[in-house]
Amino acid sequence: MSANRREIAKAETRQLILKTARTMFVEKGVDQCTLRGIAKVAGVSPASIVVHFKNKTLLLEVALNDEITATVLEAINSLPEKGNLLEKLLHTSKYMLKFYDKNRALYRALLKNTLLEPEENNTYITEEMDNYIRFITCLIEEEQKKGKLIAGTDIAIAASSVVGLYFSVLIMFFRDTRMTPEMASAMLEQMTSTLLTGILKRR
Amino acid sequence: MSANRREIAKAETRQLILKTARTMFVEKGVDQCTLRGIAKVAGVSPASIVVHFKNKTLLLEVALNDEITATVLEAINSLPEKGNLLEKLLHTSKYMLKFYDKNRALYRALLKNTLLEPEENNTYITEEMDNYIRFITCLIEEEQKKGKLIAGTDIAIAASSVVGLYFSVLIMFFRDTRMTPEMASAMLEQMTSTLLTGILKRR
DNA sequence: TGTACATCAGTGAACGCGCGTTCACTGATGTAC
DNA sequence: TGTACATCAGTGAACGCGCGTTCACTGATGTAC
Repeated sequence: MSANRREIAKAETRQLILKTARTMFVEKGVDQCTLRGIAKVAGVSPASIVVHFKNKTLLLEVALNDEITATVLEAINSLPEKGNLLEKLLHTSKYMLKFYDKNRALYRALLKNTLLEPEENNTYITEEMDNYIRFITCLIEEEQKKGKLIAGTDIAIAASSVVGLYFSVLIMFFRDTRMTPEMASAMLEQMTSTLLTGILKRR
Repeated sequence: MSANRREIAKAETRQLILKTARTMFVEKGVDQCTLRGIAKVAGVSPASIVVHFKNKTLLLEVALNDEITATVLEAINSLPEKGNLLEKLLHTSKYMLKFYDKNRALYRALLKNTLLEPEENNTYITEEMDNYIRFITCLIEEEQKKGKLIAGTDIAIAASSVVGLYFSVLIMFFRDTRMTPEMASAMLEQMTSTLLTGILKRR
């Protein structure tokens, strides 16, 4: 009803801005893009971008978030049914490292601008981290049901640790240009493996 | 010889700027400080700050680095002789968390500005991380000499993992205002403990 | 030892740029009666 | 159904601010002869 012409047009403008921003961020790099430049290419007033997204960082976050979420889903859906816990835990991380490698500067900029943003502007990252922790928790729980874990293992802590290691490797990966996604994956695998040895029961 | 009057005066100016910057960053917060404002208070030309430190981020880094390094040393020197590996590993981390808690906004800003800085402007953080990893490596090696580690343990990987967990908790700590240093320490302790169980030999 | 010159830390003012904000506005869409 | 009014997405221009850069300069310190 009331969500007609006006709101449709509004949503279209929003999508137009997002699409343009995405393209420009990818092609020119975040620093080389200005709100006014994006507005010009999108054929929109600079003030309109501010109305829709408040500022450049939020525009960046919204513009990239969709693809990242989609890629995470892709990764999760391609999880191999068989394979041990370590392989499963690493599957998504490796997938994402390869994905980020396509445009490291871009995703490093995104992380730089959002990771330590003051106050509760953290919605997207927080959500993604929480989702990831939940996913890892499920994987570990399955293993527990098979009776493979040491008694008394705190699954929440274990999951946080796995994700923590992933994040620290991700940051190393972005900080060191010479580090390939393969190197990062290999390192993460060793670290996660070390962590696991403390979770799995021995016979 | 040639390092006389001129160079002494230069060093004095540098220290004057640093001292002023430190005070102002601590009192007003990084965002509320401008290079021109700092210059004015220090009784120095804004251009002079740029000559000495290139830009605001580098000034911030240099201004805070001394105290951080000193605090890390303090932490290391107060390491208890006795105590198990876990306690030793956590000692410095807990010490630093308490230290950062004195002015969370300030150190969050420092980390935000330096952690994912593009290219090799990373000198300070890189150095500190490397030092920390070396220190942790030593602690683990001692344990190995006592024959307490599982055979074949990769000490470098273990040390990186310990530091990685610390970093991920540090980031959580800075991201979530409600998280006290005690909560962060407790969480880190559980995570590190989980990691260790995979390192220590069982009887 | 003295003079003439070179070096260089620091000055201060100006510039260009991008961000975020404001404000009066336009014109299409929606609503009340 | 039609008219008169309200709403509101988007406009475009202007503003203030801080950053980093530039440039001609000053004046003290150092150096060569």
